[in-house]
Amino acid sequence: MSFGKGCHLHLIDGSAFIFRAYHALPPLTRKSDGLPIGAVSGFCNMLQRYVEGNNGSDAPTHVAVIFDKGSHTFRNDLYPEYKANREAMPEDLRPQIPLTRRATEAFNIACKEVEGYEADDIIGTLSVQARKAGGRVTIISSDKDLMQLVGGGVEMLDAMKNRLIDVEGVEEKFGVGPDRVVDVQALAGDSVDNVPGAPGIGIKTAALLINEYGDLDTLLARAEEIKQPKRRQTLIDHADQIRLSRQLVQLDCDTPLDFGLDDLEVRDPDPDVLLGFLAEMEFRTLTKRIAEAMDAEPPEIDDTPQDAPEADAPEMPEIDASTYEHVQDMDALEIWLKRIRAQGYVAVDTETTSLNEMQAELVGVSLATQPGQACYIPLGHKGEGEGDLFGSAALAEGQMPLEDALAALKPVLEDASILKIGQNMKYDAKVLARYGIEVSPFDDTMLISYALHAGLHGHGMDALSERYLNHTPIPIKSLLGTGKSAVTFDRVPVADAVKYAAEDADITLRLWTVLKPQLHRAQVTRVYETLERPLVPVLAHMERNGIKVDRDVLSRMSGAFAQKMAQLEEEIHELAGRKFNVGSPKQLGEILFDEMSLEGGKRGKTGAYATGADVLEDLATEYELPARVLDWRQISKLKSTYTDALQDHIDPDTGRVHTSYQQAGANTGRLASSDPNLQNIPVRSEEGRRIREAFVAPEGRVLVSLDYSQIELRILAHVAGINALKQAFKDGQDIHAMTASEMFNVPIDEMTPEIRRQAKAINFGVIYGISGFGLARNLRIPRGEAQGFIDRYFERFPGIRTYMDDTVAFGKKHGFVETLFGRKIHTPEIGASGPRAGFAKRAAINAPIQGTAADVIRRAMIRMPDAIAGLPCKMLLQVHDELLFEVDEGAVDDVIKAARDAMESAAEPVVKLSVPLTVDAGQGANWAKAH
DNA sequence: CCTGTCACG
DNA sequence: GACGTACGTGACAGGG
Repeated sequence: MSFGKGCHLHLIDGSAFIFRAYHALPPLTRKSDGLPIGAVSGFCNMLQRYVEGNNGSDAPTHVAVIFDKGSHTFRNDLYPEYKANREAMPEDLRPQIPLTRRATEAFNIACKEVEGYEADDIIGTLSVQARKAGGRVTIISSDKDLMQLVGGGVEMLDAMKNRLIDVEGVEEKFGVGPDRVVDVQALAGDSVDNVPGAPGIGIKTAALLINEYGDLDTLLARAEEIKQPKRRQTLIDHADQIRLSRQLVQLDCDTPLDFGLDDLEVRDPDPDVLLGFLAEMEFRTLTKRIAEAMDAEPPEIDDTPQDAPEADAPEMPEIDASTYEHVQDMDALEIWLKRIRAQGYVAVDTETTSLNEMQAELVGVSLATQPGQACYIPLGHKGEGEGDLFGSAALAEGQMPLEDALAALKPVLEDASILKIGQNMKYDAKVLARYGIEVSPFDDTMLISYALHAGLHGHGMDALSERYLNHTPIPIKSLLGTGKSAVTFDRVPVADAVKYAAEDADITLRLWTVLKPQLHRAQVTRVYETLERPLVPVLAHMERNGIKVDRDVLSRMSGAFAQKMAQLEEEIHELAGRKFNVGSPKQLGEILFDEMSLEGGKRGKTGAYATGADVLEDLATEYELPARVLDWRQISKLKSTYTDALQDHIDPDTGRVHTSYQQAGANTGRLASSDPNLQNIPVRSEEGRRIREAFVAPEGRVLVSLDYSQIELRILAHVAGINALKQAFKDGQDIHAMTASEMFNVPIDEMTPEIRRQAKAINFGVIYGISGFGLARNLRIPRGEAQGFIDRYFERFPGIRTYMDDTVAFGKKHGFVETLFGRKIHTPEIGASGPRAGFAKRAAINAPIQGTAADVIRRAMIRMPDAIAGLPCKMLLQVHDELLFEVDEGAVDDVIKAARDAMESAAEPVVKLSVPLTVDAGQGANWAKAH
């Protein structure tokens, strides 16, 4: 049937369908291979419901689903920022887009797209054509941009609200008729699409003005007549911007189409094709329903999980350092940038003078676009020779000016449509940030590996290259040397640097091609996307912030400790009857167990006596010397590790200490802190806690500490489903006292500190995968007694035992355990024999609890920049369950409120915990007071 | 470089 | 019955 009078065309906005389907459904995956198919499932359901609804007298004669194609349209040429604030498409949605095209075709509905045009333009063009031919059109979309098409037989159906929008509906929404919608939009702008419009003017004002002056051109021509001075000035000042906005929102109803309306005639689907597709997607319910509706036999669905191949080992050329290019001028660099723009992704690596990002100077940048296709751009290599008096030497030959190279690289590194791939991108991003470049968006092969394989192996580049590429990278030591004679990278000859640096980028790119596709199959895309990648810029900021440390406080403490140690040493030597090195466990062991013949000397595997704190504590009840050694050790530790070492970590430029967080360091999802480690600053002993007085806020500011109260026990109560514990947390009870009361039948108000202490130890023991031996040692009670406690505990809270057994069984079956947020922690040794299995089992029991807590605080940290936006405060440190902020004095209450809220709600909406999370807050001039 | 020890959650 | 055992980290000193 040729399209004409009496015909009715339905135009479905495909992208709107896809996004609605994606957001409405949980992240479903195909059972056999883990392919994400949630959006496809929703899309098919929506199409099916649509088809089912088309049985009335008003059924369409023609129909098409219209999609966007290509991210670059004529609107981007007009205005590069058009839709520039759009968030990147979620990673697990991307592979589903082609499947929605196939779904449309399976339903035998025309599926149309045109390169370089938005779906809206095609919809506009077809609507105009259909109108001219005398037919009617229904646009199925809720996109307000399409409202300009309504009228003259064209109407919109908002499928979400099931509401028909005609001319009156448009007037209700925009205050003007469809023909003036673009004028109103041009004035009001659109924050979603980043259409600027006129600042300060919204839809209401815009409609008022258009209705008064007739249309936009008249309004702009007569802008001088507007009475309100501010509004008048806005329109005069922004006339060009408003005209540009109109071009952006105006649909192009002359899109070149290679098909006609007649091609869109409604066709019945072929049952074999449609059911075949649905079965391939493994949609059981939908396949059955549609088969019934079509009166056909539903096909068999085979969704037995396929063993995924070990790696997608794509064919790659051998790694060959002689093929790497040395880029030394702008012409050569431009060729690379063009290649990157055409491709849409690039692996990047930076070479610098230091591993410390705060001080590192950029020496060069390497790029890789394809396996084997990589280059190095040297920028700061020094020439031969020692240089002048100040140690600086002239730059080596074959380098382009640093500023020129960075100016050329910046647009690419910041381009929202080009993915930058790095290994440990936090490092490169921090270095580049110091040169004014904000790298975005990015992927990080280290974090991809971590999300995939935490617990299986390390995630450094060398380890990954060995494992996945069967290649040993050029060791950096071969260029820099070791020890005292080591040089910095700027002293490496350019020719050697090209091979090393370009290889790093090449390897990174190869790792990405191997590892990235595995995220979906392992079903950890959400972990990577929501817990790993967005944390990188947050940590980078915290590290750059640093915390102020008062050198004088530390220095005074060091002096006092030195005196005390000398005094103790003298006493110890006196007690021993001779001088020896108190700091040598070997010498101490000989003194104690050979010369003084004390009881309890046990030799370790090296043949030396054990002299750990537990051993010395036992001896200290009877003897003076071990007690003094314990005192000495405590002071010695505080001095060497903290009061001395911290001073060396004060950055000369900022006067602050900048730790470095390892995001892929701890198997459970916790962070690790190093250089210096600020996650183990003393707090348990009174003397140690005073070290925290050296961590201070500058004048006019205070430190604010917020920490989760008992987060791991709360998570245990949730995952093991222990109602008594849950209730106690809901009621805000003292959880250890309550445990003690339950276990030992002591009323809460008769609780003694000793009984409570024992219950507390058991509570913690459970989190660690309790054993009679471990608890006995911790509580210093006989093993049998400890075992009795544990038995009673399990009797009282049987859910704990079930949780432990189930978790170990899960680990044995799958080789990993999971947090509530889907993070996987691998447990390869759980099936081993001997003591190793014991270790692995306890680690498996602990990992989901510790890991879930780690995920929760990660989520809080990721949301924190938004939560505290606009408040005069900085997030400085994370200590597993604590976040430390530096805040302007006047804003403390606001910050505590905002940050506490973000932390307490951090699990939501993904996980709804059956226990509340609560956060304690403190503040003060230093960390000791704030904690 | 490895081991023992000890600081933190 | 013996084996060994609480979970997760990082830094420092001694000693080969």
